[in-house]
Amino acid sequence: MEKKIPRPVIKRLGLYYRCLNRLYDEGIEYVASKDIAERLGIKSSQVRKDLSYFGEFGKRGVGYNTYELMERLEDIIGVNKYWNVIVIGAGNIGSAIANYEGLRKEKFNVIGIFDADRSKVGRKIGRLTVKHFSEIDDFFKKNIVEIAVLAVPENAAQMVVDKLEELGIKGIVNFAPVKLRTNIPVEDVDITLSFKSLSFKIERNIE
Amino acid sequence: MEKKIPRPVIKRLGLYYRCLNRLYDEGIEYVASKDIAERLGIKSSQVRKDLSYFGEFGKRGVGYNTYELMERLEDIIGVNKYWNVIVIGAGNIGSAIANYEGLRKEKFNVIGIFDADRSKVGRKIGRLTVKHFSEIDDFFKKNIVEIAVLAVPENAAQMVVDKLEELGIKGIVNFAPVKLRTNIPVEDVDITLSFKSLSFKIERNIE
DNA sequence: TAGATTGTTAATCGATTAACAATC
DNA sequence: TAGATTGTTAATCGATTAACAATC
Repeated sequence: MEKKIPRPVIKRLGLYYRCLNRLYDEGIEYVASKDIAERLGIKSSQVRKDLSYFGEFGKRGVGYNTYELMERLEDIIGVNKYWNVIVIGAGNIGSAIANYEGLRKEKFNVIGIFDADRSKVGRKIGRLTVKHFSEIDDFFKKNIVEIAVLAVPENAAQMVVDKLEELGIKGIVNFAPVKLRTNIPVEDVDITLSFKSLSFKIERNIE
Repeated sequence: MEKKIPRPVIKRLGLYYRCLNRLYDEGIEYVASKDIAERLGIKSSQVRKDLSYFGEFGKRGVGYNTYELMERLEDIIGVNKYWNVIVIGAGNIGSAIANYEGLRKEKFNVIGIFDADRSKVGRKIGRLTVKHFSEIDDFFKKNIVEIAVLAVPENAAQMVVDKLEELGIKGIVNFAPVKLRTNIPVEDVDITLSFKSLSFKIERNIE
């Protein structure tokens, strides 16, 4: 195993990738760490340090070849492949995610959406039809599913995770406000927490 | 100005608050930092340290009074008040946020939703009707608006922010994948970034 | 070559954790 | 009192940044 990548670096890789995409679209052939940093509001030495965890991609005196670095980042992050995603929970958040073009653009394909509420089953969400959660075993037999989005009520979350783990899911994006007990990678997204952080900042006059 | 509160502490305050709510619902009168920490998957000394930035809320040998600490956290975070929120952008994400009960429960009231696309104007989103963005000046005259949710396309984001700042907004929750140039507090939420972090973890077998 | 920018080291800064005296 | 748990200090750990030799 190579040396450990710090968490914040992982978070920034996606930012770099997006930035490189932009630069490429703008027709910029070579870019310096200073320019990337400026666009992202960070330090150039941080950009260079972060990239150095994965190799030497730049030319001294010149900078980074936009296209090349973009491709390297694709390999590193794993966005050079398509990911099959299912959404569990066809409420507000689940539906929005299933419909979200931004995800598709980044090669995360939502191929199924499930709910435990029979009254939601059969409903159309974009090109998808809501299936009952009990159909999930069957779905896994017929499809390759790598990532699951958890958009179910808090009290159902752990049970769903146990099931997904058993079915061999590779990772979970969790919108339920609970700490999940599982061994597979989880990314927690908590929207109300963002609002609370914001209200805290407003009250304290931060930034 | 009192001593600076580290960012990670701010993030955790919301977690503590939610945890205290649960404990209170469960009828637990006193709770030790150890118990809170366990539920959140962190260290008890971190809980105590974090709280110590704001005062001394516990009794040695006993722990924290659940209800009392909950109330203190309410004051600190600022969730003891109601916040008026508007949503800019009535696409997938904007609509989901406007409809989201989780926010209302936490006293963030969405009181308006706007879009620049005339074909969306008039559409019903929950109890709200989509207004055209040009009506926003008028809206600010008639309502107290504290927080704006930015759910517009990337290229429109900065222009909207400039307008909101001019109108005196106090904070922004930003779903657009851009670094906003502004002096008011911003919380960035980037859903595709969470997916990218996850795919990175999956590829690298992390966690 | 002269100028620019990398990759990396070392210094700094900041956050977490262990440990423990204070005290309920 | 004996046991438990706080609040806080000091040690550790980890991340950011400045600085600079290497080199395009």
